[in-house]
This record gives sequence, structure tokens and C-alpha cells, in this order.
Amino acid sequence: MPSTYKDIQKLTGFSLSTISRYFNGENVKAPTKDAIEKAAKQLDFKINDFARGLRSKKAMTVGLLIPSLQSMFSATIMHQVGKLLRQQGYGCFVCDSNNDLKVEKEVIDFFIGKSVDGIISIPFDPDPQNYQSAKKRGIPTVFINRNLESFDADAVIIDNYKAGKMASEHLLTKGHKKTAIIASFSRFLSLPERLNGYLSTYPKSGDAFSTEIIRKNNTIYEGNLAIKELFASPNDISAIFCTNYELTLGAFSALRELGIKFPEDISFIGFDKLQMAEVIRPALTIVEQPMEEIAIKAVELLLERIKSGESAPPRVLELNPKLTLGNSVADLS
Amino acid sequence: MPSTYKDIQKLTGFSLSTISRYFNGENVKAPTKDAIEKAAKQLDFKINDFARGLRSKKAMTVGLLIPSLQSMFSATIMHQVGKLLRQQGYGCFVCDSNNDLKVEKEVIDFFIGKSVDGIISIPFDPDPQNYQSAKKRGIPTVFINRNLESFDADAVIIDNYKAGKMASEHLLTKGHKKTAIIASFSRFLSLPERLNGYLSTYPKSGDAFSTEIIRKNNTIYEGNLAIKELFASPNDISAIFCTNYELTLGAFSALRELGIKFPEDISFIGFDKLQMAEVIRPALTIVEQPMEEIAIKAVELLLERIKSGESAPPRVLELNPKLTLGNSVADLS
DNA sequence: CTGTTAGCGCTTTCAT
DNA sequence: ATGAAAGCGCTAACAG
Repeated sequence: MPSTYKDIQKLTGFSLSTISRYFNGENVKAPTKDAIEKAAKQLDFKINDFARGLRSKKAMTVGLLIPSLQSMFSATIMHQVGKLLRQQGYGCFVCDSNNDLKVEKEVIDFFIGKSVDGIISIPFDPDPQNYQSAKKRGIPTVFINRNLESFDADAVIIDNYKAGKMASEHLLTKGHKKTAIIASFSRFLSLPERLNGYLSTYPKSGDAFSTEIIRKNNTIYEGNLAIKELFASPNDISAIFCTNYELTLGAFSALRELGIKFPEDISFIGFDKLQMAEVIRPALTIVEQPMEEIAIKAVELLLERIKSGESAPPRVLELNPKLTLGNSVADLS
Repeated sequence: MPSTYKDIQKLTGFSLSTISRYFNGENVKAPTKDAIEKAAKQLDFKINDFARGLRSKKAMTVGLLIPSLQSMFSATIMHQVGKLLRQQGYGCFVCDSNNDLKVEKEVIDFFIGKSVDGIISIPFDPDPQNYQSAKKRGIPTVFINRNLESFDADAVIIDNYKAGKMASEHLLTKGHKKTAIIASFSRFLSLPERLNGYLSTYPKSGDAFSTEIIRKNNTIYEGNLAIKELFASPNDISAIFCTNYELTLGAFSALRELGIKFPEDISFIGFDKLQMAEVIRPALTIVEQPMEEIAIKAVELLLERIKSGESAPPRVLELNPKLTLGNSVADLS
């Protein structure tokens, strides 16, 4: 039988409202505070979120929507976000849309039905429509990796142009002239932006140039095929850059299967850290997203928004990717 | 402003208790039912889980604890469990312990604090202690992949002995005599059981035998090292079996790195489907756990337990692994 | 099968 | 800075 304010009242003599105030961080005299704290500890008191939610509409719960649980990026974000929220006393409903527009909408409605205090979403759907109904009910959303236009909301994104440029500048420094970039059409802007960043160093023609290999989807399968097609006929490319995790994994796997060695046969820059990164020899040079920081900022933005209400204008935080050096790029300079 | 029973009452004239009964699946006359349904639809009524939870102690929320978000197994279980619970109106708090005993305890306490109706856990800690306090408060737990001894709780496990035996019998059928098995010490019984199942076909010595490669941990790193050490000196082994996902991934990666081809140079049976399975050529032969079924059964057991109370004796469901044929095993027969 | 009534544990005016 | 009292929306006796 869990203890309640009444039990604390019996032990301390203070009224329910004073006790309530203490637990809501309002001003209470020092001795009062000490007495309540002592009683709470003694009783192993844990506030009843249902009663609190019923009265104050604060659920102490957040919904996290991710497109797929298979991706490293999502997994890392989920781990961090869940941990940070838990430390602040917030429960975290996690749902994945499985890259399905309809499910994404269902999940958002589900979160609304569960009266979450806020939503963190790595959206799959470029249409902010689904989030409109959350907004109407005063439930704030923070987007990760996507700044939905025409929808005022907080967001944490990375500078994808810079991510592409980092890879290309590194390759140029190492003396590579003829390179290839593997990207894909994408419902998201991030991949085209990475492509553009890369092309700013390696235009399609000229002294130092790149071959664009644009696939239909950003999947392991397409990354794999890209390499196989590239090496089906002779080429004089000295380096390859992949623009996301799945393409990197697929491409890497194809290189291994074909027995193409890096950096001897080809130089290679991947995107994000593969799960098996620690055992890959030589280590891959990669462009990495600061996943932990993304998660931290997203949680910060959301909790501030929850506490402050809808007032402040939306904030879009753009974080920097970083280049992690391995030994998969040959020095031709 | 969300609607309440009172609004439905105004539209239908029925009492709050009748309306409550309808929403709790109790018997109500057909016309009553229709009237309430119509009013509910019209009002876009959504039951208030806080009020319900406050009165009835039903939170419509379940806690899912997994050891790590990096594992495919956990990811698949999470996806399925989350989906099934959502379809039944249950929210699902997901937390990972990051393979840390202390965090596992924290998470369980957190779930208890959040008054979840039940817990599904892929436990890391072999000590059921942490779950005792949940039990005391009437919160049932369903374990996945582990039947904690001396702790009465429902569980869904697979027949790990059979999993090992499947691999070995397949290899024997294909004419393999000298094989190796990569396993690890483990806080869980599952890996030793897989080992024993395998050894029932290939004892340590005799006409058909196996070399045991027992690593300290069941990690990608150790799987990788196992292969590298095995091939550091000449051997006459014709087939290798790995006993879990991480060991398989590490071993596979090492084979690729060393340029050892299957099934020509060595035959290989993995455990569970790798994320990049679709692009691996030739396809790997693997022993697979029926992840979807495990998730379905776990949710079934938990919801039944939640609805029926603590009464019934615990049920342990043992599911069968299956052998998925690829082309990574040579036919020597 | 349906209605009446009394709270669940907390927050929130309104006082003091 | 603290107290008294009302009530959030629902469920669970109890009564009929």
C-alpha cells in the first residue's frame, strides 16, 4: 500500500497544500522542507502520477517516435533520450512507425490519447499535418533531423552540407581527384544536402571531380548494389563516400565480398559508426553525427517547452558533424 | 477541452455507472450500447487514463526492459511488443539497462514508481531480487529468454539445446566430421545449452568431433578474435557454428577480412539473422529464434496475467528455434 | 441491467 | 508561508 500526502501530514502536521507545494518546487521554509523530506524518505513516498495528472494535466510522460528500430541512429537516440527522461522522472513511450506514413499518424494520435506532455519525433512523413492535432492540444513536439517547414516547432538537426563537405575536403587533402559519392533520392533533405556539400569540392567535372551514384532508396541493399555495379566494369576512381548508415553498411559489405581492400584498392569514407566498427581493420574513416548531443539537446528543448508553455518562438539547433579518422583513406598527396 | 462521461450522459441520459460499464466491457443492453457509442463518436470521447488509473489502479501501461538497444533481438522484440500493446490500448515504456546490473534495478524501480500494470523483461541480472518488489505490489512480470529459477513468473523461452542440436545435425548430414563451435561463458544458461545441444552430435573426441572455442564474452569482438586465432595456425576444421548474434557478426566479419570464403574454404552456421543478411552472398545458413512469436506470446501472457490477477500458476512457454537454409554449408556427403 | 453515491490522491483557488 | 475546502474524471460498492 503506497503512502500518500495524508501519511506525510500525519507525521509532520503540515497541511496537504504545503506538502503539495514542496513537491512542486514552490517556496517552503527550510524546517518545513526538512520535515517533509524526512517523512517522505521514511514512508518511501512516491507521488501518484495519476492523481497529479488528473488534477494538473501533467502526465510526466513523453512519447518518442522513431522511423525504425533497426537503425543505429534511432537506437542510440532512444537509449539517450530514455535515460535522460528517466533521470528527470519522465516516462518514455517508444513507438516506431516502421517507415510507414499511416503508422506514424496512428502513433501520434496514440500519444495524444495517452496525454503525453510532449513528443520527440524523428519524422518520416514530411507533412506536418499529423503533428497539428498535438499542437492544438498544447502538446509540444521537438523534431530530430528534420525541420518541418511551415510548422513552428523546436528541432535539433545537423549541418548536412558541412557533413558532405568534410568528407570531400579530407579526400582532396589526401590527394584524391577522381571520386564517387553514393547517395539516394530521399524524402528528407539531409541526403541531398550531404551530396551538395560534397559536390562543392568535387564538381561533376573538372580536375578533381566526382561520379554521382544516386540510388532509389537509402538502404543496405542499394548501397551494396551501388558498389557491385561500380566495379562491374573497370574504373579509375580512387575514393568513395557514402552518405548514410545503411548505404555505408551495404557498400562496406560489397567491398568485403568482392575482396576489394581499403585503402590499397580504394579509399572509403562511411557515414555514422557501424555496429561492428570496433572489429573492422583497418578502421573506417567516417563522418559522424553527434548522436548523444542531439539526444541531450532534444530532451532539453522539450522539457523547457513543457515547463514554459507554448510561448517562446521555436528554436532550431544545428549541430556539427565530425570526421573520425580511421585508416581507410590512402594518402596520395 | 476533452469530453467526459458527463458529456455522454447529457447526450444519452444514462448514468455515469452505466457508461463506465460500457467502457469496461461489461454487459449493457444493445440500444444502450448503441446510444453510448454514438455519443462517444460524436464527442470524440477518449477515456481519461489518469482518472481511471487513480480509481482502478489500471494504468494501461507496461514497462519493457531490455539489456541493450544495439541487439537485433531486442530491437525486434521491442518493435513487436510495442505494436501489440498499442493495438490493445497499452502504452509501453521502453528502457534499456545497457547490460548494467545497477541500471536494471533502477529501471524496475522506475517502472514500479510509474505504476505500470506489468513488466516484460529480457533480464540481464540472474538474480530475481529486483523483480521481487514488483511482485509484492502485484505487478506481474513476464521474462523473455530466461526462466529465473526460484522466482515464480511467466516466461517465454526457446529450446536452446535443440537450437545447438539443429546446427550440428545439419552439419553431420552434410558430411562434416571436424567442426568448431564458438560459444562463451555467459551469465545466462542459453549459450551453454546451445553448446550442449551441439556437443550431443559432435563430442569433443571421436570420429565426428568438435573443437570448443569458448570466449570470455558473447560479443562481436570476441567472435572476431575467435576466428582470427583459429586461423592463425593451420587447422583441418570444415565447419563452424556460432552460438549467438554478436559472435556470429564478429566471426563473419573476420572471415570476410581474412578472405576466407564459405562454403568453399569453410562451412558456416550463424545464429539469428544479421541486419545485412539480405546482401550477404552466398546467403548464410542460420539457426533463428522465432522473435515475432516470442513477442506475441509474451504480450499474451502478460495481458492475461494483468486481467486475471496473480492467481494462476506461472506458465513457461518453450518455443522452437528453426534452421534457415542458405548456401554457407558445403555438402561433403 | 441500471442508478446513486462516495471517494481515489492530488492541485488549486481563496483565505489568513 | 501555510491552511481549508472543492473537485479533476472515473470506478466500485450498494441498491433496486
